[in-house]
Amino acid sequence: MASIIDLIRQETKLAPKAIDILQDQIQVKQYLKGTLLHQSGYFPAKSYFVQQGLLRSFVSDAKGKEHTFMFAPEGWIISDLGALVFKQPSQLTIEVLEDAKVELLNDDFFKISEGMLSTSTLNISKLLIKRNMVHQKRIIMLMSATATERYQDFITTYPDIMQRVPLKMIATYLGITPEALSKIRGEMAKRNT
Amino acid sequence: MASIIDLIRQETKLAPKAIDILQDQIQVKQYLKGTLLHQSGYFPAKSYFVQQGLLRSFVSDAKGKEHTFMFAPEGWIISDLGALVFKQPSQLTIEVLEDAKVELLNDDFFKISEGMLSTSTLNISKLLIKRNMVHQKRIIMLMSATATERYQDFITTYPDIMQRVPLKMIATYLGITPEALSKIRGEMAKRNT
DNA sequence: CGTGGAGTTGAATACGATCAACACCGGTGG
DNA sequence: CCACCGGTGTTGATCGTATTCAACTCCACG
Repeated sequence: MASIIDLIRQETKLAPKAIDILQDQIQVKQYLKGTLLHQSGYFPAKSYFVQQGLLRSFVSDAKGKEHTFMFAPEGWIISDLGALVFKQPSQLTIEVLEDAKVELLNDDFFKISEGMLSTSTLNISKLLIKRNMVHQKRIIMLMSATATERYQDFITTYPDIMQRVPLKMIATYLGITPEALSKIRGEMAKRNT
Repeated sequence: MASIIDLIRQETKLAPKAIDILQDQIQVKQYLKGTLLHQSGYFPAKSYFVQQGLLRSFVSDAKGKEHTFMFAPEGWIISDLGALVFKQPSQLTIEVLEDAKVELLNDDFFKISEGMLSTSTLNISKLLIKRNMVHQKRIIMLMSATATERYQDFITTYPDIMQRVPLKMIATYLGITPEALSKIRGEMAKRNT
């Protein structure tokens, strides 16, 4: 999964020529840890497909606390897609957590790929629907599960990310404070002694 | 917005003939309040476009508590789309809250409409992206806002639904208990005296 | 009339937030 | 090489918010 082109190739049966056209839309850039690719409040210009490294998107609330919306390791697309497509200022800020190589996808990329994929039974919608499923699960978890349960689910669902991001960021993804997560971990360690 | 066809017509420039083909895929049915159109754990067969009435989708947790995932008044589509498209048992149960007239859309409907809409710059993806935006906001609210703030947001965002569903269901949408919502309302009433 | 669901209210409890202190590195510079 | 530092994570005490459980009112509906 070195490029989003691979993702599209894998899900569809595009002619090589069509693929070339998409290929031309893609711009690859490298960023250092700590870089903000996009800031909340501005109109987003791109989506980002992660070739290497790790990114996250987050919001800052009125009290200055950050809440992680998603993590994006290799092979993931990260953006405020709604804001991009509907020309709105985005809520999300996108930050590089590990030095990264990303493909920049502009609005046109999606329009073009949608047109092309018409002959295929699979297309960009499937990616959107998958993301929908993730959101659905997350909403349900936030409403119905305790912090401990959400943490346990995170561990099993994203074991790789566990290894790569500081716990305090995972806490902001789970919707709790770093201190609360620490105590949950303490409790869990006790139980398994 | 009497039919999903209107929605498609509004967002696209399909030929009348193409529209007829879609039209044929649609089946209209009426259901009484209390009917379960789909039950959690089963493979969903349809999505539902609401012509009249009001539906909701929800999950039941281990303790038997219900958590409302979404409300769907006139003009909305409700389903566990991910489960439908990816042939998985769904998490959601879909319930009729007000006697309803709905259009049944099967999996093929989406495939066909995707193919057709290729010539248009707008298509089913936009609907998905809009839904994505709603989810994004909801996740952020659940993580960062207090129950009171979420309730106030609900009132302003969905004033119509406020009038139509019992408070206890709104509570399960907000991720709190009916008692907690009642107390929040009590507090708010006091403040505005 | 009753009966049951919806909504409110209160008391006790549980869970996570907040605030503060401290241990534990992994640099960086003297 | 070591002292110092900032960031990360842990732990404890206290506070606040929502849950739980229970009682009670108010209607709509039989």
